[in-house]
Amino acid sequence: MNPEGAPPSRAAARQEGRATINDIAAVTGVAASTVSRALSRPDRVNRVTRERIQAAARELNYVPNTQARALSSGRTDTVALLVSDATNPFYFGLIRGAQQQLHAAGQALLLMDTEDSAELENHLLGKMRRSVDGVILAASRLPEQTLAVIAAELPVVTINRNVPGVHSVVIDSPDGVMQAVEHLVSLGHRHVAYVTGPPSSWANEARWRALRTGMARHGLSADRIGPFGVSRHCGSAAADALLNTGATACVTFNDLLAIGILRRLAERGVDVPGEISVVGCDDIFGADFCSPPLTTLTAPIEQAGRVAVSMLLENLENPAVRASCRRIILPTHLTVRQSSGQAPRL
Amino acid sequence: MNPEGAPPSRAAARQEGRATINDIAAVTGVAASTVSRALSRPDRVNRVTRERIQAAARELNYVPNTQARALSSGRTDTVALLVSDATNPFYFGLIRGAQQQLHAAGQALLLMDTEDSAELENHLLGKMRRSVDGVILAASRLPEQTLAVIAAELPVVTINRNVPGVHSVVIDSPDGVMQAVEHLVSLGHRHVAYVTGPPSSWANEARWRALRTGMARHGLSADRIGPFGVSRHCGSAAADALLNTGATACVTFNDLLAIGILRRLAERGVDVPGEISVVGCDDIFGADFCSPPLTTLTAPIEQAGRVAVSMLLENLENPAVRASCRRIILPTHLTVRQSSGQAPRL
DNA sequence: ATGAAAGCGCTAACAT
DNA sequence: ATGTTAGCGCTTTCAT
Repeated sequence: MNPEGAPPSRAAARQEGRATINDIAAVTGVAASTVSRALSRPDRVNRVTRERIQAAARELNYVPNTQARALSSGRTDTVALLVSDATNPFYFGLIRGAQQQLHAAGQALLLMDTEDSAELENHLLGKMRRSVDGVILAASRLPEQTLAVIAAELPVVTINRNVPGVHSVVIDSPDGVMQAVEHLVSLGHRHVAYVTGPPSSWANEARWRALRTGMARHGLSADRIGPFGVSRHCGSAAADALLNTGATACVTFNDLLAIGILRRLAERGVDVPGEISVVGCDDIFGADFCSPPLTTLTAPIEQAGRVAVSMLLENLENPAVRASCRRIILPTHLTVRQSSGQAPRL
Repeated sequence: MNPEGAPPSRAAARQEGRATINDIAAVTGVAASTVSRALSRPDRVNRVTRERIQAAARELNYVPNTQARALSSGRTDTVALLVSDATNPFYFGLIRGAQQQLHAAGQALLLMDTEDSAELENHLLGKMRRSVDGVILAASRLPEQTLAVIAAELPVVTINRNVPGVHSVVIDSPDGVMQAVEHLVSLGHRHVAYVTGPPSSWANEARWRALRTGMARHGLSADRIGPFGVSRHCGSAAADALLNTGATACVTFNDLLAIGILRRLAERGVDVPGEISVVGCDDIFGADFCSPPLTTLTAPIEQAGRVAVSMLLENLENPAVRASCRRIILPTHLTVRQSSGQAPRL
């Protein structure tokens, strides 16, 4: 194997099966640069050379080293997705949608959890700005200005958040909230409360404004309770506060909260929807089989993930696109199940 | 800024704010290697030099380039987690646990979805074997031999699967199934069916064997129906098949199936647990609020994620550990809710 | 169409 | 304790 008695090459010494373009070059008798071309831009190389190279690559079980490629080309073929809490079922569909689209484009997904902290979010963003081609920010807690700075040096797409100059895909839940208002008003509800989520959430504010506006159109005002955390057990406090307002219906920041409220209400013997109607937001996993099944705003969340990825990839390929600032708005619709009904008679 | 009229350095030309160790070296008047040391092994450098360097790094807003570091050191500080379906709620806790532990160790998480396909799994593994330090395989569909080959060239920890020579953390659901058997038998059930999941799942077989063995101890035999897919809507077919067996109780491969069965049973007017008892497996999000709330085997899945990461990191740091083959078994327990009850009288 | 050569930013011997 | 010198594996001008 080594007739000259020369020391084995570094590469071979490190690991068997770790062929590099140099190995391929040696085997096929061409220059490494030709191998590189044959593999990444096959059309720039003579057909027979190319085929010889490709055959050798297969033979040697060659796998390109992404680090090396990234180092010299600047592209990493990796996109980061930042979520505020990886265990929130809301993100499941998002992750799936993003992952699918990314995989189809030959890119990898780097998933990061910001734990709902602006500091951690900022820190992570700083650390990885060199190791990814772009970032998708779901539920960013960062101030607009910071976001703008980041977007200036790295392609960014935000989800459910609009920032001047930053591409975004937002789910039109305000419109959905309007639908919910019409639904509730038509059922005779006059007193509706909004169950507030995290104050730092952009969507939270948007939903509240929509509810207030919608109610105002009917000459009615809306109550607001909270803020509450967005986990299920925060629903207990929310339910108690809700009963205190005397509202006959509520719209919640998200389904997690709504499901928690449903449970607490059941514990306290309050009939839903007989005494009070509950409308959630997002239509997460579980919204259709909780008890009673939840009336909620169905968000096309998986689609949002796919669309966000598409936008990002477009940016990467086309600098002109990057200079512009696209916004995509995805529609929601109200899905009526059994947690909403006729307002109780006084 | 550039009094000599010299062309700007390549680095500066590329991007502002993209300082390298060379920039720091220039500013502080030391060699680049010293900068490297000061930053990665502070103790190997004189205190005042180190402090000057660190100050300069902060000043220049320096962020190490992970690609370059990986290329020369061989470490990537990234761990991959492969799941068979990122939208399966079973993985949520796993992802969270892994992410937490990884973050604490300064490592990144690369999440990949194998879409339940052995081919895709193998392909992904091949593609990224250079870009990660190690891999956690949740629900691998790969044959033992392939797994062994992969484990030989890359640190691997499997979850819920035992392969000779490969580190693993498995959740002791067979023991949990035994508990379920005792529970059901003590409620008077004599005819129990197992609702089979994916044949390629190692855990699926283990659970079935446990059920059969457990029943045999009471001189009873067990039925087996399926295999069924693991999504909720596959529960419909499973429920129909179940009714056909005449069993008074079933244990399902996972909660998703169980929840689907519950729904179908309700549609067909079959009372749970009056006419039939249903026991799930995993205790996923939703198992406690479906209707009726599901009796199930509670798996410490988030802990499994953390433990898997710890094992992997140990391997990376300590080659001796890597040569050994550790197995960690995590206990489960039966959580009795309202989907199981007394067997119906004949 | 192909080759030669110069890095990308960092780490790791080896010297001093 | 610090500097020098080679690369890691790949892409990319620039020649030929």
